Amino acid sequence: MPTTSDADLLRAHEMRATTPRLAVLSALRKTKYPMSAHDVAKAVRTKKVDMVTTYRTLESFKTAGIVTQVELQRGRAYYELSEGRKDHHHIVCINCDTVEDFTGCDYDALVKKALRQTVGFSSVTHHSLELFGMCTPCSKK
Amino acid sequence: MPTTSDADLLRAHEMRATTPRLAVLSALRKTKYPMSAHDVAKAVRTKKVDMVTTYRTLESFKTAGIVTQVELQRGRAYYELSEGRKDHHHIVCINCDTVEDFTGCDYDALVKKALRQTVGFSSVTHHSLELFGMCTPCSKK
DNA sequence: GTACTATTTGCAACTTATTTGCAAGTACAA
DNA sequence: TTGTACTTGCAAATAAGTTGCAAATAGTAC
Repeated sequence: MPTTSDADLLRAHEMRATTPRLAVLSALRKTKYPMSAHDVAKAVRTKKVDMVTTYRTLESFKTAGIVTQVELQRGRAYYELSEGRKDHHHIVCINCDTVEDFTGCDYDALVKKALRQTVGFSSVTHHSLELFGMCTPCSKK
Repeated sequence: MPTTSDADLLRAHEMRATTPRLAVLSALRKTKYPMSAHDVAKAVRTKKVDMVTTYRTLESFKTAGIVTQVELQRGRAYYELSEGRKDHHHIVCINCDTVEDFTGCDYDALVKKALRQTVGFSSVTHHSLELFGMCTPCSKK
């Protein structure tokens, strides 16, 4: 049974399956943790993909919902594949930048609670949740 | 009964009470929603505070815990006073940038849950949680 | 009040992150 | 195979944040 290819994934979002886009997808698949635009560009450099194309590709993937933007408070945007990562969050070491994942933010209850408190909002499309702290090795120093 | 002044607040964090710092504090107090460094700089421009000083001040306030950095996925950092804002979060309109607040992320339970799932972390110092969606006026368009 | 000193500020210049305009290249429907 | 709308690459621009250093100043000691 054939798995849906990345090309099909792109076409499902009405995007052409181009070399740069497939390269960016592949890079994101290979990496376990969120990547900055710079990280992605480095990974696709061998395929001669321009930095600007990387930015544009990540932006369009974000709009399409293929990637999720992650905020790590480092002054630049990070991205990871959305696929199979609903309720997927990060805990970040403020000392050495180590990242680990966790789940269980109780999204539905949270949204319900938030919408009950606000007066001007009626729907939530996505969310962002990160914890910051010290990893065990760093806290021993 | 005298309220603790901003100057005392600064000294409590071992920082000198300088004009630029007091101006930044005052600007943050006057504004209900998170401000970018640029917003703050604009607000303190009349006091002749340099942009660089604004950046440095916000950074030192953040380190001291006086302000909290907020991520609104707009490509720059936002700040708000930490004071009396524990468990304080935002819901942001992706169309018009309206921001409203909400509380109730159940922080302690969340941290406990996250630390149970991770292998390399032992403590959490702060967190970041934002919801993104459409405000009612925008969703009617 | 005056002097002292470590801290803080302002300015200029720099680095890093991201965006824009446009001509040339390419995926894919016909 | 061709046509065309969508994409890409390059150069250049803009935006966000940082650094070095000399001048200014808050807080302490007299």
